[in-house]
Amino acid sequence: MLKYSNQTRLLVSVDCIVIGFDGQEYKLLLVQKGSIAEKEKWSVMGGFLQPSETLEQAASRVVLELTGIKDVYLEQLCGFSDPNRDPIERILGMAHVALVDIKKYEDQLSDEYLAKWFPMNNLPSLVLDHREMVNMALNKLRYNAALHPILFELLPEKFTLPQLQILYEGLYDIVIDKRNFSRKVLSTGIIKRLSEKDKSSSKKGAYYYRLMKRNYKEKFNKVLNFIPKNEIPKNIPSVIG
Amino acid sequence: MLKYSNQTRLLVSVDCIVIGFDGQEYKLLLVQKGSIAEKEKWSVMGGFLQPSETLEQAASRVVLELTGIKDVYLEQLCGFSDPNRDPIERILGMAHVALVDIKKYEDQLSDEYLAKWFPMNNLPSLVLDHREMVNMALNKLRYNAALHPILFELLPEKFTLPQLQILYEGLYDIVIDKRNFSRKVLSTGIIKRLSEKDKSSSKKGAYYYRLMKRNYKEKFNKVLNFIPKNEIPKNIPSVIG
DNA sequence: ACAAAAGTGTTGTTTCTACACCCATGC
DNA sequence: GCATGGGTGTAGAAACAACACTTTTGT
Repeated sequence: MLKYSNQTRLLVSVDCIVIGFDGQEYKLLLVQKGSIAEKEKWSVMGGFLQPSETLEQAASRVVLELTGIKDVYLEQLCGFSDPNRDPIERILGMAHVALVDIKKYEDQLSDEYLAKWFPMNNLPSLVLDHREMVNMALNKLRYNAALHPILFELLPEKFTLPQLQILYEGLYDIVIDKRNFSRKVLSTGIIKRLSEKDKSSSKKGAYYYRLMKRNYKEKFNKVLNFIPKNEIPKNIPSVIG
Repeated sequence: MLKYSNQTRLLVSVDCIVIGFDGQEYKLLLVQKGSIAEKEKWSVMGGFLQPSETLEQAASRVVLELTGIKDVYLEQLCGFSDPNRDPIERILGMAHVALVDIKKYEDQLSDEYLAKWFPMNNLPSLVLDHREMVNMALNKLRYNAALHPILFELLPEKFTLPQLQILYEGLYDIVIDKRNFSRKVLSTGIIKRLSEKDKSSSKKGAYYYRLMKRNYKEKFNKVLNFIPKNEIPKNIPSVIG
């Protein structure tokens, strides 16, 4: 087969920043690769792009292999291309962000896989430029979540409004008025109240809601506004998606 | 030097979708590579990622080499990774979007370089998946421009409000009320009126404005709103930046 | 004098924010 | 019966969309 001559080929890795939420705080899924140079450090989940797969397929595969998690929400973040980012050999790092419902997989993970959830604001040292990837992933998540109902990807099928609000408040480290918040969220029609209540965190109990898939998809690309405007300037980071 | 063994290395190309605006319509800068298989087709400007450069450096280099254009606004778009997207050999295509002031370079281009501007809605056949790249670039531009004052990158230093409005109307194929439009734009404080007028398109003449760099940068990451809300749902494409 | 494009103000509607009380229950 | 968290409504402010006439000047 004819080839392009005199050009350098390089390794491409697919690195997945897997983000979860346990009801209280954001968590990050990390693995200990046991690389030679950085034995005690952790890294986001990654693997090399294989000859027959696309980036999307590779990202799904990496998440599946290391965690058993399937059908996860994934988006491409950015290519990390410093020629010296890996000391062994040049690797183009294609970072991806995955959002998962942490509850689904918490037990499974600790049993069968080598990955571990860390609280987002207490991360261990990360290898290479993985810390930078994580920061960028968070910034992009903050950006996207201010405009689109993307955080639902982090919640279980049934969730309560207080849970949803904690999710938003945690991401931006802000306090949101619950009356305004619930009015905004409900007015979009993307969630529906169930008759069942969650009594685990109050005596009165909070109604469970579930996503209305149809409305959710329809509204997904519209620009919503769950975050009070005055909070955004302080917190929306310098990301043009 | 130690290497990662048993892994496939591949070519990485940097493809730049260079977008301009001539005052009337959007244009795309294309080159005729004369590839063997697709002789008569055009392609967006691309080159292979070299061993010592980052993606950003490569993109700048590609634009500079093929057009002489320097200091252009560039952002990473997306990786195109279908293993068979190039018939000769697998290439990971890293697409970038560049926004340029077309006037600055129009003459220079046709004289010294092999690139040519095409009207965006009358493009020739493009090689490989370049048409898909262009579509994605436009969608992303529509998305970003609805939220950030990014289209100023396409204008010369001095521009008029009618010019700016045509820019927005053209991107979304909508009509905007000029009174509301100018009020919104001016209220951001990112542009300043000059005393000089542009008489080229009316007898009365339209005031020139220029960007206030400081305010522009400050507002760049805030979510603005130059596009009437009712127009957005029809036109904002399915892009989560 | 008239055609062609530029510039400008007001009003009603909608959307946002700020804010405080009652409800249901487990203990 | 009381402490805890959950739920709800209203009023003032701000932002938005809709809308029409006057200005300038080249011909």
